[in-house]
Order: sequence, then C-alpha cells, then structure tokens
Amino acid sequence: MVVSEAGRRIAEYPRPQADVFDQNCPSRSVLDHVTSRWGVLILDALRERPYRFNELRRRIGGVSEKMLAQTLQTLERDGFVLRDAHPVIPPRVDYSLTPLGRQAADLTDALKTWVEQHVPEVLDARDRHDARAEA
Amino acid sequence: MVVSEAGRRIAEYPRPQADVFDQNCPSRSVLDHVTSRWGVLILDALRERPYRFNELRRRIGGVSEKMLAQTLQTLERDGFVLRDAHPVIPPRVDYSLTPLGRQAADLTDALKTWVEQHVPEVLDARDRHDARAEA
DNA sequence: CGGTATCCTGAAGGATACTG
DNA sequence: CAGTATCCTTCAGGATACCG
Repeated sequence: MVVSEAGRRIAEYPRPQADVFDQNCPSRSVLDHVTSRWGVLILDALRERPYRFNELRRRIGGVSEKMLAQTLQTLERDGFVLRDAHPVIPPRVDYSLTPLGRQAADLTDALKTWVEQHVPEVLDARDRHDARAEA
Repeated sequence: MVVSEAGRRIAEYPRPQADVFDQNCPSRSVLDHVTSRWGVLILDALRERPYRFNELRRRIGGVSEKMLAQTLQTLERDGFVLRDAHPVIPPRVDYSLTPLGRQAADLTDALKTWVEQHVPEVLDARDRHDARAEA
C-alpha cells in the first residue's frame, strides 16, 4: 500500500514543523499523495462532480482498477475524498471531494490548467534540446 | 530515463488538444515531470535562488545523486531549468529556473505551501480513518 | 457494480565506484 | 565538484481471477 510508509504517526514525534525539504516530515508524504500519478487526475475529475467507481475509471485514461482503488483509499484516508457506499444491489459507491480535498484540488487544477496551456512551449523546448544533443 | 516514454513527438501527431485525461496527450508527461517526486522539490528550491549541484543535493533531503541528475536533465529538457556549466577547475555548474520554470514553480509552491499548512488536518483525518478501520 | 487477492514484470531508484 | 556507469533491490502498477 502507498500509505504504509510514514503511515502511523509516532506519539513521541507529534506534528513537527512542516517542511517538505525534510525527508522525515509528514508533509512530504501528503505532497507525494496529492501529486501522485493518479492522485492529481482523480482530484481534478472529482472537482467537476461526484463520480462512481467505474465512471471515474473511464474518465481517467489508463488507470487500472487496482491503482484507482488504491489511490482513492489513500486520498480518502488523508481526508481529501469522501466515499459514500449505498447499500443497494447492485452496489453503488459515490466518490466526492471533502472541503479539504476541494482546496487541494483547486491547486492541482491550477497546475493542470497551466500545463495544458504551456504544452507547446515545452514541446518546443524539447525539440531544441534534442537538436542540440544530436549536434 | 524518465523522459524516454513519450519523448520524441511524432510528426503526424503534432500538438493535439491538450487534455491530461487523455493518456496519449503529451501534457500528461509534462504534468508527470513537474509533479514527480523530486521535480516539485527541485523547482521549489530553485525558486529561492540558483543552486549548484551538491548544494541542491544537500538542500533536498533524501535525493540520490542519480535521481537529482536525472530529474534535473528532464526539467532542463522540458525548458524549466537552465544549466550553466562554467569551464573551470574544479567544475562549477549553476542551476536556475527559466521564466517558464518560474511560472511552474510558483504553482507547485502554492501547492507545497498549502500542504505544509494543512498537514495537521490530514494527520487528524488519518487518525480518524485508522480508528474507524480498527473498530 | 465495485471491489479484493494474487501473481508477475518493468521501471524507479538507491549504493557504490569511477572519471574529467 | 559534478557528474556517469554499473549493479542491485524495491516497488509501482498491470493482468487475471474471484467475491459480495
């Protein structure tokens, strides 16, 4: 599991100064979860509206069931995603953002949007870089 | 190499609509580079000021030489980081942000800052979640 | 439908040694 | 100092099968 690493907080080491540059700081793990490969995309999708599991899977190109479930669990545990399981048959589970998750998602969305807008510049930079490398 | 996957752009598939949810869109790779484990931290560090290689290594807790070099190369290729090698002995190489890189770094910094400020809430959420799981 | 369990492979990434 | 090269380990993550 993704969450296992710095998972449980040790009682003797409670809430230290948050500093991502410190490898032992819990903020590092939170940042890792939020910026994880599928984390960003999940947060961004849920920003539109709540999604059901397979619906979300279709929305996000290339996720496997396993990674979607795993990443959702991680985000749920961190308090970013709300899992609402309806006791019906067939099962129905809705995933949505918590208020905390929405704040995070707004920031990742800003990043996503910026990236989408600047892809051409990046591709140009790559071309120039590769041209130099060949010479 | 990290950059190898969707590296070279194919002539017949030039600059499609940018959509991170499409697994074949180049924006996906750009987002992956920017949000990569060390990418965020490197961008954020260089936001303070230019850094030399080992200086940067010390600034960022837990990076190996290999990953630092690799991630720097990726970010340089994408046009986010400028590598300035001085022809002196001993060697001196300064890394800094390009204007494009600074824009990206400002966004990742917003995310980093938000995360650092909300770590306590996330840790609380984790505690509550784990408590539920045990019951 | 919405998962979990298991297995397996390729890639990420660390450690070490070496070089200009 | 600033890397590269090599080796080796870990783990992300895909495929498949099964379950409530």
